[in-house]
Amino acid sequence: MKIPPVKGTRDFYPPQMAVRNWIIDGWKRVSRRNGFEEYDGPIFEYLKMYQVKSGDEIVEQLFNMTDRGGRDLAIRPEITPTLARMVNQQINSLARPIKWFSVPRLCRAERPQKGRLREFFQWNIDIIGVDSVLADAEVIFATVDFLREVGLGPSDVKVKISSRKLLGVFLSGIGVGQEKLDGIYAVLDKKGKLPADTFEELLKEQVPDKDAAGKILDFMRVDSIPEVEKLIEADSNERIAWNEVKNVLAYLEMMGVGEYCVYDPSIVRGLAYYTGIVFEVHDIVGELRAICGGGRYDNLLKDFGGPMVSATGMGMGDCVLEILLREKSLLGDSISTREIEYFVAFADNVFGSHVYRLAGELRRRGFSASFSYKPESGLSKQLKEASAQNAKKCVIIGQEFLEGRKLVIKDMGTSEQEVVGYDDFLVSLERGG
RNA sequence: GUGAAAGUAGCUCAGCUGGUCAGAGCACCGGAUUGUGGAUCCGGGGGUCGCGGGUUCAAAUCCCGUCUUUCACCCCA
Repeated sequence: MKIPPVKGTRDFYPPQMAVRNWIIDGWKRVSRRNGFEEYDGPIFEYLKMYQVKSGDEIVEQLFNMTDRGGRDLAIRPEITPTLARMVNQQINSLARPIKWFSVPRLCRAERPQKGRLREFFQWNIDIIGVDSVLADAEVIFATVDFLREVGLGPSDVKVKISSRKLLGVFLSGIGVGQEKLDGIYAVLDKKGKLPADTFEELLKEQVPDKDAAGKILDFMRVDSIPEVEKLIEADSNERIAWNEVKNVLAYLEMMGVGEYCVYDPSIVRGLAYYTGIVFEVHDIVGELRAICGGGRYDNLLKDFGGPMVSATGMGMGDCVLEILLREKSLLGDSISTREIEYFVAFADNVFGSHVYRLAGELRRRGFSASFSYKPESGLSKQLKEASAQNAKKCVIIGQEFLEGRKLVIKDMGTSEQEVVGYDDFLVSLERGG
């Protein structure tokens, strides 16, 4: 019986695994150099954990199960609730700021489509316990730090920054009731994703008042900083929220990634829990869904039964990122799946025992080494195997060994070879080369 | 969850108005090559044509169902 892979999952054969590791290694390296510590949690949690923040529709997109004790569990679709739970549990003993990162494997029972599978990896970074927008800037910087490192420049991707707080006080200011905010956020979030007239109709459903709807459209349209400046009154709540946006942009400019970043009022983010700065990274062409998104969520720890501690963070999935990297030819096919430093070959199989002995010596010293499993192979075949295994050098044991205990070291890149004494070779290894 | 398109060898695909239609290239394995790899040439293995049912004398080919993939919608943590 042939059993196919499950819908929306991926098999990682060595070449794909190399790509996955390349991406994840980059995420981890950048996290660490930005001062984040790694954490992880269980891959399943109580189902309830994911019902706190969101409604039952979310639960439909969860893989859930009941264990033999009758507990309702779910495979994690995101790691932020786990983070909140873990931080809450030790909130009094954790040194602030808490800067944590994780690369969890997540599952969502959605219908797969471009850039979206049912099992994926997501880089998460969060800073907890810092009210200042410096933390938001740090999160965005680390995000850009990674994108820059993998070769995505300001002409490839844009960080679009906005503020849920600014939008909130603006909407309140024009008379929108608090209870309508979430509905409006959901519509505004679609601004860039829908044709202009469709969007305006949706907006009218939420905001029947033509005057107010017009003001909202104006607000969403103005993305030039001097223009926004003119619209915002001094000493208002709007001014406070707007200054946060300006400060984030200023910090990012100082940190040297200003080129990547713009204010974009159309960034809203779908979910209700954002409370301040929000941002998304998009490809310039705009063909793909968001590469990543994040923002400030000051109420989350409290919502999960903890104290009121501010937090800001970012999540980046591997699927869209990989598509973009491929489109930009930044992945290459050259990510190697195997690193062999020395392939040990014999010119005549009477030297076989020396081959195995030397390979063992090499490995004991921490070098990667391999050899042919076919004692009847000629040297030609063995060199072919060495090439296939991507070996950097070949050590050939032949007549020279019999005559003067010497080895032939062949560089597989340049084809140059030299004859060295067996013991000298081992000594040179100790020196690291 | 809704809609559309597609599924033939490990991969990319040809064949598809039913009747040598089970094929090509690449990949893989072996040989040419008993002390020198990547190239070239030659040879080989590998597919119940996604699966199930139907129509027919005859189905990879037509019809239905199903699964999977892709794309769009819903949703986006």
